[in-house]
Amino acid sequence: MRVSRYFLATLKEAPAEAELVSHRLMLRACLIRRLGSGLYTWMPLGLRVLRKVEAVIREEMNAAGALEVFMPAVQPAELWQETGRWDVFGPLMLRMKDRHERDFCFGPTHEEVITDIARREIRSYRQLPVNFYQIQTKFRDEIRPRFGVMRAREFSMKDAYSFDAGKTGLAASYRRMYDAYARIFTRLGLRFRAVAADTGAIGGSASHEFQVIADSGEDAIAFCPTSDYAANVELAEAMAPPAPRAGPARALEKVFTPGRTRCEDVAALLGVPLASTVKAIAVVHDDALWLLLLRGDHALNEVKASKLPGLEPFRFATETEIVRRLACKPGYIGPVGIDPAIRIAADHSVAAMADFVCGANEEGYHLAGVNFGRDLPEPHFVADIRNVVAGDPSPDGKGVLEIARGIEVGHVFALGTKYSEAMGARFLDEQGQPQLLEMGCYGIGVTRVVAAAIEQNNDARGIVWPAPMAPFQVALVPVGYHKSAEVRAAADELHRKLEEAGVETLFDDRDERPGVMFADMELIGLPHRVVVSERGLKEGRVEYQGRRDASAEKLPRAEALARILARLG
RNA sequence: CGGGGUGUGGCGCAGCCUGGUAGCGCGUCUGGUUUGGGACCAGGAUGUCGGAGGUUCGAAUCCUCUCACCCCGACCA
Repeated sequence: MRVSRYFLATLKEAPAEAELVSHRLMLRACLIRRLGSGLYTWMPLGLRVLRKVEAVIREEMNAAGALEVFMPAVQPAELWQETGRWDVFGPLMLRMKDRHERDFCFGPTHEEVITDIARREIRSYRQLPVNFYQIQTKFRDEIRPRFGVMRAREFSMKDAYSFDAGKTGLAASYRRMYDAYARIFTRLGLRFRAVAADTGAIGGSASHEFQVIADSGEDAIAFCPTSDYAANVELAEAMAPPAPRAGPARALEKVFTPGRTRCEDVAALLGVPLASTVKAIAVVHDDALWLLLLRGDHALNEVKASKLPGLEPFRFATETEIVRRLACKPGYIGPVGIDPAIRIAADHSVAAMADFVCGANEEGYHLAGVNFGRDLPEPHFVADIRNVVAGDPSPDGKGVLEIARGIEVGHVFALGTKYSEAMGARFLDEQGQPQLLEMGCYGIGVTRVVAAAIEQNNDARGIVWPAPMAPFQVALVPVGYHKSAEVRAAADELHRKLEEAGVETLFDDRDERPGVMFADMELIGLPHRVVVSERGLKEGRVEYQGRRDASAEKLPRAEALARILARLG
């Protein structure tokens, strides 16, 4: 492909809207252009990358025995009402009406549609197992779209749905997809980790996320370097302290802590470790106020807290509610001497503390030397309600946890019969008896994979594509193409040979200075660059340089093609 | 939705406080000089200053409303 006939509209400066490296580079390299919040056009160069990712996904899905289908993006409300998700999805779902005033949505996912297919088409166990997948545009009206295509509202997703005759079959289908995902992300050249995950709104029993490791990732993942334990921090279990609580050693004391509303400030003022302070988080369920107690150096895990008996769903109390129930402003609230009707749930780590510091329920004061059983009753609930932190023991008992950031590019769920039951999707087993289909669902954020790959593979000059994703494999850059007949002839010939050999080549035939061409080819991240110049031709050579290489290598002109092909592998 | 911020040629920005009829860099077009790391010179084109209303002799600038976008928190591939 000649650049003169392509569309390269690279930018020296990234639009101010973009903050994340991948977003900036995608805009600068003209991979995408924004239409509206969370809506992006894939430009020619970007689309080539997207198609590369899709191709790898298709190959591996097909190899795993999945069958490609293509479902409508627009779906009737009736299906969603059957599973109850018409209400569950809330404003995340883009709804619309047709000319007959019938309700539809732009599909945020396709469990309902595929389950409808399954209940109509699957009659017998002889048709099982079966796995249908598609690569489709989804729309989710995200609360806050951001980071370009990383969290867009409209995005491309590969979604697959497996149907099995029983739990054993489901486990096998799940495993097959898990393995296929590992192969897909490995082939794409990504550094990733599969982690145990919460099942969230999709529902089901088992679930793993595939996280691309990147500091800019929105997810925190906990993993144990000395074992294979890995889980989303949302799910990772914080082990209860092994040692029993010590007895009280200090007297209860009220201390003056003006303006110190954060545990860090209180600990600093009193000269005590942050881990000896306790914070109380006021939450509300059905108008009932709860206090959740956490160590000062720990953070609340809302997923875990919502599993406390009788607390789901909960929301954070407003300042007004806090003042009304505790007669004190936030920042100084605590569990001592409060209305016994207020439920108290303590994290395991708090329940094991003695002589701790907490709010006094009086503005400007905290209490020190606080002890359960003496100064306040034992908490109503003791549970794991905090996020694990680096250094916590691994739940598998084989080491200590570390925390890393990740970008979720894939998610596999063992759904079980949640949808087949809601929608009556049954098959006849060997005895001719109707049984519910066992389902699994498996997603890959195709557009997000592109952004994640850039996030992980870039340098000061631009994108550094893993070869399987690169829009072109070779950048052919002639120096002096428009004034040297020799350069022109040699470059044209090499271009022709590369294309004949099936190598995707971007041939920079523009009348630009070399610096401009080098900069553009590096920005768009092509893995291999070949330079043809008068200088080189005099020595009978052309130059080769890999995108990650520090310097160029001279290849004898006669061997150039073969040597380049060897580089491509 | 709550909190913070920004809207001025394609991109990045200045001008706004203290009203006087729009400017800089990059890009782009034309001509010339250059040609191994985002060249130089000369000339040109591109703006209803996000929109609506108001104040004023006069509004990018002041006031009101509104829209869009970005960043920080709850959602998820």
